[in-house]
Amino acid sequence: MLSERRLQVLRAIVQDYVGTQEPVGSKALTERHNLGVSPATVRNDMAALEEEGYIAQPHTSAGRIPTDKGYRLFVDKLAGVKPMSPPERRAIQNFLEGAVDLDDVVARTVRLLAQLTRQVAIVQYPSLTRSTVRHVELLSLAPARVMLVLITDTGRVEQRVIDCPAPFGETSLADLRARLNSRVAGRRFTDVPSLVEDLPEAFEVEDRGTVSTVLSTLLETLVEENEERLMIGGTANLTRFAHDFPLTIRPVLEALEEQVVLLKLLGEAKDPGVTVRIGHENAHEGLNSTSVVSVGYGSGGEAVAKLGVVGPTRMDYPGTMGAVRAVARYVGQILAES
Amino acid sequence: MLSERRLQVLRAIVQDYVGTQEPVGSKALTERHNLGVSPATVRNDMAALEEEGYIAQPHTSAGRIPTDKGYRLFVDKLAGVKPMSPPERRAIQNFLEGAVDLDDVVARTVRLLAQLTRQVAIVQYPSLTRSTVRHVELLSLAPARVMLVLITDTGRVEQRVIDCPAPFGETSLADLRARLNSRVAGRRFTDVPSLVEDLPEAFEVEDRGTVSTVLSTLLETLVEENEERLMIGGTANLTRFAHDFPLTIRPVLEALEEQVVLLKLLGEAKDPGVTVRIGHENAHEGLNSTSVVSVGYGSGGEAVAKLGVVGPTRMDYPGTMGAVRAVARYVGQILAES
DNA sequence: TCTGGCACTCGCGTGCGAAGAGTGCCAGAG
DNA sequence: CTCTGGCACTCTTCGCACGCGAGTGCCAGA
Repeated sequence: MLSERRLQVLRAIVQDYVGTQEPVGSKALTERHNLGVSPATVRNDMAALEEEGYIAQPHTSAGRIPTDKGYRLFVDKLAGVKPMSPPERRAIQNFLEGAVDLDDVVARTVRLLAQLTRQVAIVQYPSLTRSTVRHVELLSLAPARVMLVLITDTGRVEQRVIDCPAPFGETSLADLRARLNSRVAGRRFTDVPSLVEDLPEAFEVEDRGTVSTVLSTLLETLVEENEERLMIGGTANLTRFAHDFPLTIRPVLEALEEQVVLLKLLGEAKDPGVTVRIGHENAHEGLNSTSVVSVGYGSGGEAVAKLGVVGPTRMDYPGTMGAVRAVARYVGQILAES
Repeated sequence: MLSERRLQVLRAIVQDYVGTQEPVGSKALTERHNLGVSPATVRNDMAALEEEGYIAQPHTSAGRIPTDKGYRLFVDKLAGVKPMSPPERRAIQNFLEGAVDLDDVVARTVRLLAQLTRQVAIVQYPSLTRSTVRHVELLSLAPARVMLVLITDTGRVEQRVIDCPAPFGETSLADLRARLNSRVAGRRFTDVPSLVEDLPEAFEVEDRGTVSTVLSTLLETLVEENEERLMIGGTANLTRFAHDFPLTIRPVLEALEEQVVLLKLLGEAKDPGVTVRIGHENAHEGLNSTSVVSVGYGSGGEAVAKLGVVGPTRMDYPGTMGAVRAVARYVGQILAES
């Protein structure tokens, strides 16, 4: 077990390193923090911390930098979440309030998060499966061609063009639309399959094929993994860590282009509060030198999707966590209003 | 006026520089291209080309690199558009064909373009103002709250939530929906304002306020500059030019985050064919060392939006132009089908 | 257990010299 | 007038040695 002072030393190392981006030595530590002990003592503590794997030196004769394990301890035990200041809160609210539709909300949120944290922001669209149906619209494009439009309570809109096996009249279409809506409107998407399974039976034989096709398209839309969407922004912030660069930024940009990777990344965070995954805790290789701070957000009590930021492991964890949490809270409010 | 051979020298310089990314000298030139003259002659030609501002040397004792003006001449006079090979064409078609909706088409197009050109791809969503209305849907969310959903022939869907000045009944809503659609369905968006201006008069006095609100929201949606959307991808490709990096990539990433900048960028290209803007020809400062290759695409004869790529001025122009043109063509086809 | 002192290790910046690439110019040939 | 070969010159790049400074580890003493 580490003594109280050693934990303080670790905390000081993390704070200094995050601030300066440079390995921190024993002397500098005692000068910048009032630890009340001499550099020599700190050196001993550092040796112990290194022994335990919390810090490391890039090369002999340099200062120490925290390891992933060190950051983990810092986040779990040594630091809290830094709340946003009132002016910041107001700024967040103002920034999000002008949004005209869901795309706009998401886009603004991404920009906001990227600006606040000065890192790469990721915002997932509200998940269909965790939303409820507001309306299902069917439009006839051609005699045997129908467009299905799905609208959720969170403002998300999905559409599909369907080729029908047989021509489908306007009246049948109106009938299907009405029946569909009366069954599913206001219900949770996860309940939709069981709510519509017997629907074809209500139709004439010649229309049943088409009705089934429409319904199966509707259900396909809800298949997890297909239905998830997200938006990212603030990639320019990656260039702020320009030293080691090309080698470090490349895989990150590549990972960010893979929606699947990102969705998995966000999906892994099960914690109801702010989740932090540090360095190698991220499954994806390209993100081994980054940390991901994420949290769920939702219009009501329940999370309908996640948002977060990706940054270097040497980030300001308390501040980032605070910003992420605050933004999630306000986005939830905005969604609830619309 | 430049002699034929000097133009060939310029072409050779551009080709070699694009290939190797390194300043090209007179000796290497005569070896790699059969110019039929000696290095000394080429040196004289180079001096002339430099005099005219087509090439430059980074420092006294290095080879020459093309200037923006040199690339411009190359693109205009010395190189054509390199057509895609049949296998490439098939690959493009296959890649785009699986798309389920417009977002998917755009997303796939971005990925495709980024992969083909190994550069940053930008795809604009079909412009509303240049599309026709497929359907307008109105949904009642609350007694005095309506959702407006707009669907275009290109598959684009926009939605807005409207707070009405007065409660609006289901029947009035249905009435408005029917009248709206009968007037605007199939018509061009630019004609919508004049088609609906007298619509409030058909309603009871108490509903007129709401109808006007709905209509003005509809018209707002069409305001150019608000209605444009785009998607970008392939930013990881920026890291391929890793030498000069941090300084060069930073402003580009920043510019790419500014939708406004990008829209202006694409908007400036008036040419009906493939447009190339080289280096300083781009108004935005951050893009001064990049070139933008763009082209309009559309479901019919007319362009509904643009797509293109952003890359270093030292890019393979013929190949990039070929890829951009080919992709635009196929995207147009796909849109026409759906 | 903490502290001050001291020797040691390394990374980093600097200066210098050799190597190499490429140019510009010039005189001569076609 | 144009092209060519030769030659001197310039400038960048690279390798290497050197010294400085930061930081460590260890030890003896309080």
